[in-house]
Amino acid sequence: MKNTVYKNTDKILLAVDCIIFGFDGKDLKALLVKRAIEPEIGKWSLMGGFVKENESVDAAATRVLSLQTGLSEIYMEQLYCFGDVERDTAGRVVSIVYFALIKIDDYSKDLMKEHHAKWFSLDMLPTVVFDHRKMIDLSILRLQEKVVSHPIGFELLPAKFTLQQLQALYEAVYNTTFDNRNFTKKILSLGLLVKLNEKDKGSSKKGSFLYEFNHDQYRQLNKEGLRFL
Amino acid sequence: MKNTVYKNTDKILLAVDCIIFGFDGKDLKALLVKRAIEPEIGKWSLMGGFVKENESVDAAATRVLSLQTGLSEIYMEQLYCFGDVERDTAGRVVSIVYFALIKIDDYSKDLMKEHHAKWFSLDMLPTVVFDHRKMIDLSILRLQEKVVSHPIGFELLPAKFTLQQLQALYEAVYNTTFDNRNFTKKILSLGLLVKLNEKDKGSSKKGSFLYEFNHDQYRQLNKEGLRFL
DNA sequence: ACAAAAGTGTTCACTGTACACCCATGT
DNA sequence: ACATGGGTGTACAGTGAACACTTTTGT
Repeated sequence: MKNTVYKNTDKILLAVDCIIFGFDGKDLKALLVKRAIEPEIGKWSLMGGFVKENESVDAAATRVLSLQTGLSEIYMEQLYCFGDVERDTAGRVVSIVYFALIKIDDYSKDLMKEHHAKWFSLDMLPTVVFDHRKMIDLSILRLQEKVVSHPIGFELLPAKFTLQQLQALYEAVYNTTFDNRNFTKKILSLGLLVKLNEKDKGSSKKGSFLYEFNHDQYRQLNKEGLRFL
Repeated sequence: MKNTVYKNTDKILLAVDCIIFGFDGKDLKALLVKRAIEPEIGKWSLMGGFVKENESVDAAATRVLSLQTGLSEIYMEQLYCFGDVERDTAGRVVSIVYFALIKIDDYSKDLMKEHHAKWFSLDMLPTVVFDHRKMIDLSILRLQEKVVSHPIGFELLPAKFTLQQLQALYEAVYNTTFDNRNFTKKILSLGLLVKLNEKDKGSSKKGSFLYEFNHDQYRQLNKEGLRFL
């Protein structure tokens, strides 16, 4: 263990909490778990864990996410540090909140049972422990800002998707509706989508064309930002 | 001291570092101090301090800021948590970075000497300790994003200011130039400015009118966001 | 009278938005 | 044949961007 020269300073418990968003084709959802430790055991909660002495905060978030979801390579971003003295009723714990986006089908039913996890629509969230509600509210705001300026919405969709699915996602994020002609025009003009020679026949007799991303353009727009809306 | 039920978990030193921006009428500047403790004592650094067990992280940032500047009621915002294991060469310290905006004339020369502080133009920053350079770079980005969507630029100007000063500030933030007719038109259309019956004769024979904010409109736009640029 | 900065309008291109009908297919 | 969702084009208004001359006043 590395020694420190800083004396007479307080050490504090540091946690990470992760909010995971998914999209089921209709609603935006957040993945919550039943808290496994006291206090407030059994109540709905974001998934979290403590940061270890020899572990970066980012690594702690990655660890918690992969432990709970079984997934690596998750899109993840630091959201905010919640540092009120009384935020955790059982002790002084400062929490760094991360938000993550996953394709909802990637999350296995087995893990769901194992961790007592459940997807909740954002407008039907249960009561959650501590200040987790504030964390969720902030992350929804951040998701909206982010979607305007970066094509991260795609992190939530399967590799092949229809324009209808994409539009439904944007409508769910903004909780509004868009004119489908304008939406199509706008999104295609970004040069981000590649039209495939395949149709998804799941939702209509005619079937609708599937698209995938132009990954180069995706990275480009993610780096330099875009303006949708 | 509140007891904790969390056992076998590592406690970590938590610091806050503050980056303070100011504007001298021409350049955007950051306030740096000579680090007062080992290691790296005497090197340029953001001003910082440790979070105490019974103090919220926000309160720690406020404490550091008022201690160093003598000012209360500073515009301040949490920026990011830097949590790499090796970021501080002398021990494991996780740092929460805040950025603050002050009117450069509010910062007294006396405190400047007392803390060995100095304003640096953003394009002439000295080498700073640890990962403080990353903190500064990130905060500049955040400042730019913020200025587009909120009228925070005004935090940096004196109570009465000319359109020329305001434009110079925006030009400094974006490191570009604007057409003065378009700038004036846009900024006046926001209903944010109140034209005074006073002129500032400091910079020309003709003198230019002073403005102040419409504080109600200011609060309104700060809450709901705006789009400049 | 002249130098130096302040102040002010118009035109044009583009982008966002509103709006409705035909197409393809399975039953 | 018909019902269902998929796919497409045009017209208008509002906004952003380019552009130059007149005004004021101290010296």
